[in-house]
Amino acid sequence: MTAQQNRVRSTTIHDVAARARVSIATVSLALRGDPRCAASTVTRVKEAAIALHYVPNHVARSLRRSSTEVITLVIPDIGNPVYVAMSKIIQRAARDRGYRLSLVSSDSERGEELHAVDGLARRQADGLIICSLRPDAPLLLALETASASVCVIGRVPEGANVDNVRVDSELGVALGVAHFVASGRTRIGFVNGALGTVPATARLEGFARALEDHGLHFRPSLVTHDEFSLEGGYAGADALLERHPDLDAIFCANDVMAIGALRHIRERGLRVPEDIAVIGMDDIAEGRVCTPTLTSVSLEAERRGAIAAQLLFERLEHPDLSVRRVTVQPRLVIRESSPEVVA
Amino acid sequence: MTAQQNRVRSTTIHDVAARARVSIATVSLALRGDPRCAASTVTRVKEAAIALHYVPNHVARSLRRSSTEVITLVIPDIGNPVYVAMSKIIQRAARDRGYRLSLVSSDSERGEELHAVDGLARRQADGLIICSLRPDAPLLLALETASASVCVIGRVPEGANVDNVRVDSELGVALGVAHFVASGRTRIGFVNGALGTVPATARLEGFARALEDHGLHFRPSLVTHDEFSLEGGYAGADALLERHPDLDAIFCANDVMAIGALRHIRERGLRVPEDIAVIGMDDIAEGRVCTPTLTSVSLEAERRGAIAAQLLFERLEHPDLSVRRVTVQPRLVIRESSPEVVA
DNA sequence: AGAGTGTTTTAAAACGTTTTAAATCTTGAC
DNA sequence: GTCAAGATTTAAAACGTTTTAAAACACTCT
Repeated sequence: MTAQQNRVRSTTIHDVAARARVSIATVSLALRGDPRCAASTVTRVKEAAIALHYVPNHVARSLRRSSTEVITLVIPDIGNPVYVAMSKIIQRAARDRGYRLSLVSSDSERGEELHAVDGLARRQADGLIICSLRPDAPLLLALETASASVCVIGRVPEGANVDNVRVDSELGVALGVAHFVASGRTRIGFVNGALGTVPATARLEGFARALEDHGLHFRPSLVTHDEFSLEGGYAGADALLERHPDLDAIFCANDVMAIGALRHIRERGLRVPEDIAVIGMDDIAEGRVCTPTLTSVSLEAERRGAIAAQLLFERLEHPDLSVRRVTVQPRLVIRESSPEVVA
Repeated sequence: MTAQQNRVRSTTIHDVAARARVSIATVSLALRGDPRCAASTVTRVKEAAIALHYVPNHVARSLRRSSTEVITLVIPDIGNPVYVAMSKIIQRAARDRGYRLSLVSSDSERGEELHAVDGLARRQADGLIICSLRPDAPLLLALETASASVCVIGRVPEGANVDNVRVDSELGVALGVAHFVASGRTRIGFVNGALGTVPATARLEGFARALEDHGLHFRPSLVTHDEFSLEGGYAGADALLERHPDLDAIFCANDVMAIGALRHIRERGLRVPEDIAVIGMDDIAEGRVCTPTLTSVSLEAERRGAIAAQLLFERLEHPDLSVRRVTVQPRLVIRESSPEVVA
């Protein structure tokens, strides 16, 4: 059994040209169906190309055209279904426009994010969509001065010079809290994500304000911070219930954490929603099938992804567009873990 | 607020050369730390490069070197945690060797898989690792005649001319069935994955043989086929229990399906493991935290990924290696859904 | 001063395309 | 026959690197 045959110089446009007895320019035109090419030559060239198994070298084409037809998507965590859903939408949008998607899971490693941005300067991609939990100054600077089109999913500071699609997550938290209150829950805790991330900050802000708005007293002890993960949610619920065993509702900063929290609550021997109501954020598919099914604030991940793709491709075509900012509204999806109030 | 400044010709090695008053050859050598370059020139060149924000054009480099330092990984479904885990390992292996990983989720679309293989001919990647549920003749042919290094994760026909890492999944099923039998279960059903996929075929084979080996009678009605997904597992368990309400054990073709099955069983008002024991395959992280925790046959996804990466990089360095085939052994991980036998 | 020996630098040729502007070929009309 | 006008084809430049072989330089030793 012999090996795959590598190292053989692959057939180029020159080989095709020689076989079809035309110049390489003609081959190039013919293969791309340029109308100036005579029909007879087109078929002759195509036959030659097929006979020789010719495949255009995309690297050479990229160099010449200075466009790779690749866009990069950076997400925080490929283990979180919400980002997977977002990726799929964006991948489809890219493919529909003839672009390939290069997917990077940064796992919150700063280096990965910056490296992806550098990829633009290196001309490895024509554009970048990035969803970062910590878009801090260095990253933002890199994005603003990037040498190609960029779109950020998630909040960036006012005045930041990049296209941006965000969601009003304070409002999202408020929707959840309002629902708790409407169903008679007043002892509400918050299992938040990692301290220092932009989403966690916004959600905390929203939580505190929502409590006050309903005449409830906000105290820091009502909040725990941990990773945006199953384990983080589990640990957060644990810590929260240690401090406040009398809680009757827990809001979680995302669904993955909420599922972790559900699990912890059950292990404590408490029932959801009878003893404690739970609401998550993101409205991931898993929330529709876990037990109990999860009430959640949809942050419209798919829609944000689609919009980001739209913005990016618009800028790819018109690099001189002024900076755009789109805000999406969250939406409460009621399921078993915090059911509709029975009148 | 003005737009990002695209379209400006980016600075090239020529600009750096001009500023440092050397030739472009010297710049190239200096920046890559070639020892023939005088130390003084190196610093001069580097200063110039920094001053001009020079970043080498990776496309041009790839063209000249005819190597992109990218490898492609094709997985069947990015929504399945087992492939995410596999990807992460491979991504790390790639990065450690200075390669970038381009991840493609084929979602079992034939076109995506073939397109990824074509990417090799187009010189978009230096190598390919592919994990396919249906490696049929056209795909295999494409892989065998690919113009660059390839490694397949999952079974390929005997004599296939590609590097291959596989797992003995028949044995895996046998481990599960043996464990059921040892804990006194004899009415065993099988929630299998999509008919016609290679894994489903192998697992069915393993299931039938394992039953016979324990003197149990195999009947086709003991098996359901559905997508390798949560919903598939849910529907499969439903169909199975409709047909055989007296089952006391269900083997599932993967963990995601098993979690779907758990959910269905609970909704039926049956208890796991008291009424029905459940075993899955893959040993995904979720299985450690669902309720009850999931007994599972690990198919060593991470190890297979690591080995595949190893094989691929070896072939990248030595294209003339003969074809290699590695088989990994499965391993039973016992948890609550089918507990250890109490003696 | 010239030869010999390292050490640095560089000109030029790739790499495989696309694209532009010019060259060549057809036609039909005169 | 010649010309103009289209229709087709092509030579050559460009894209931004790396690499090779040769050139240039700086020494030390006769």
